[in-house]
Amino acid sequence: MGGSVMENRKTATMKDVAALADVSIATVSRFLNGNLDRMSSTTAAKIKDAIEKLNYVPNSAARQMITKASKMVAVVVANIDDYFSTELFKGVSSILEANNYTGVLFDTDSNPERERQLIQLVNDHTYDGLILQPLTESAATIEADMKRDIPIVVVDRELIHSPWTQVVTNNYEVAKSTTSHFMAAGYTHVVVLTSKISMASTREERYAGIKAAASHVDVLEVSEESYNHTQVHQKLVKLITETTEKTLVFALKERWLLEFIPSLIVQGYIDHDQATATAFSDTSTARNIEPRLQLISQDPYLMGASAAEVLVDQLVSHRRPTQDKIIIPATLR
Amino acid sequence: MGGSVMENRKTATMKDVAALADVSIATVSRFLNGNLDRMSSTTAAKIKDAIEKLNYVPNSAARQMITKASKMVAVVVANIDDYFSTELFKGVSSILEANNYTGVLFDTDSNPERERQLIQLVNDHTYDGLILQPLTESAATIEADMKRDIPIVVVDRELIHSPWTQVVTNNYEVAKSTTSHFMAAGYTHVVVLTSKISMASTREERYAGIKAAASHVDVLEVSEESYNHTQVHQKLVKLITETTEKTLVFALKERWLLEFIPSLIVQGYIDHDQATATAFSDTSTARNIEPRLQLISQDPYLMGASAAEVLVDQLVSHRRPTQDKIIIPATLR
DNA sequence: CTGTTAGCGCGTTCAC
DNA sequence: GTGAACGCGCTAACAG
Repeated sequence: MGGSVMENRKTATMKDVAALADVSIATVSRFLNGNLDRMSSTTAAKIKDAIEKLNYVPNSAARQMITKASKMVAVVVANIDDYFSTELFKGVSSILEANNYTGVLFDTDSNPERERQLIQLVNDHTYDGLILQPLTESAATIEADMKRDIPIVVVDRELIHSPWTQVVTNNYEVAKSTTSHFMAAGYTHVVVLTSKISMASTREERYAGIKAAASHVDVLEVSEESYNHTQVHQKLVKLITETTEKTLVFALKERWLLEFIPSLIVQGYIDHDQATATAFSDTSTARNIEPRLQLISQDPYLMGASAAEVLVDQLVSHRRPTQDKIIIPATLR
Repeated sequence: MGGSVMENRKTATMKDVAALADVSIATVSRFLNGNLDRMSSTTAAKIKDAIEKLNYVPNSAARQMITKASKMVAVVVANIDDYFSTELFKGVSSILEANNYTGVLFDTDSNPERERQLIQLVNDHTYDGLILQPLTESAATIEADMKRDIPIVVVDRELIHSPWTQVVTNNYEVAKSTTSHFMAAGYTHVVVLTSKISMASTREERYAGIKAAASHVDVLEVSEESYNHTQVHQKLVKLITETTEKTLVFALKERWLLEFIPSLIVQGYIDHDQATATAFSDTSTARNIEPRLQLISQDPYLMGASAAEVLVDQLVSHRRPTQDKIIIPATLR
């Protein structure tokens, strides 16, 4: 029983199928491509039989060479450990599936060098399109590596001079309005908790939004890879307690909220009176931990789905990229 | 400026490069494959020039058709939203990269039907190998769809009658020893917090391990997709308080710990005296939230790396799959 | 050191 | 309804 699969030494080709079914290779091809109407049902049955008997599986490389299409779309994200990236991919996939494409996920791991490699890889293989959550800020770098001319949609982070459609969050506006909201509640001192701001356009925008609304802003930058938890914790405590103003700790990314805020809550520093916290947050984890927190929710799934819709449209219509910017708003709730 | 990439109407082929460089197509092929030693540096330079001028990019489909290899390995995981799956992928990638392969990530989204589709997709395309975190329990189902004969390594969940190498955690043992550990501390009542146990072999093993050590076990099954947070919360409270025994809440998956334990801590139900909690936990998030928790840490990265090593070994040696079972132990700490 | 040639497996005109 | 034959872009002998 087990292992019957392995019986065929060489993988069968269309020729083998044709021979066994006693038809021509062209007929087999027609069968495979669903042109059943131009075929007697007898031959169709014979072919079907032969395919099963031989365990025949079409060679996609050969097909791609002819059709110049793979029905696969590369999705290159910044970090698959981020819920944002994975949820984005799920959104992408849902639309892609519905249109008979398959999403293939690649992870740049927040490494610009790796991003280059992956873009080259995508360039070198027959992917029909690319959805990219970029690390780079400049479209030029990407254009230099993507010599092949396939449709591209950029998500989440904005690119300078992008010739492609972009799908982004209203980072600046929502950061600003959120800050205003807390200002109105008396939180005049804002501590921004973030990875290196200059590393991503989203962070820059969020920071700019906060600064536009707040009067007193401190920044605490935490290294993505390595940080001293205790040290960051102490700095936060200091920033909260050394002023008489009411303090809002504003995490630019959910991860930092999850890492540092719970202990501050347990220890009573975040009491929702003298100090409170908010964050850009993609999952419901933070809310479950402390339901009283008001957080900014993005919609990565919708962003992915939107990006995929744009891409699919270009794929089927062969239209040139529109340089639209699609904004999926985030909301405080 | 922008768009210089788009200037070439049809993508150039090797023939074009050969013509422009005034050499034969074979020489270009040699150049591309790094056989520079068998070539005058003059011609090499000419070819290099031509390639750049023409923006030539080799057609991987054509190459795959000849070499029957893509240097790509498909990694099919159960759920990219789980840190376990993504970290596994990172471990896989690290080894793959080092051996000049690229990992390509696919997400079954915990959907068996989708798993089938993806396995067929992998089967239909030229992936050199497959690393699978399976949903299915039986190897036969997979064998039926994977007609092509490429090396496969199974990770995390065990398969019945697997003809492939498996890389797994010592779920039973560590669940048992952990339970014993807490029993010794007086926690004689164990509440198991889990998704449907029968859905995954890992969960079954963990549950069996707990039962083997505990005297009084209650099970609280939570639906992956939809659950009433308040209701689960209340059930937990009831289970903890309705007995005089000391209670250990044992989450079979980090997510459930994150979802329900923090509020129990805040409300004082989990006081590390009358009641405490533990979990299989892959990230450090839970530890940061409550450092006093003792949790079971798996090592998904190492599991991925191990799986990839086995796969690469089979890839380069063309050895048949060994039916080994590789165990990466988890530890309580 | 370099060119010629024969396929790889399949889709697609054409004919019949 | 069905088949023969060409070509997709490339690699791998084999010549020279």
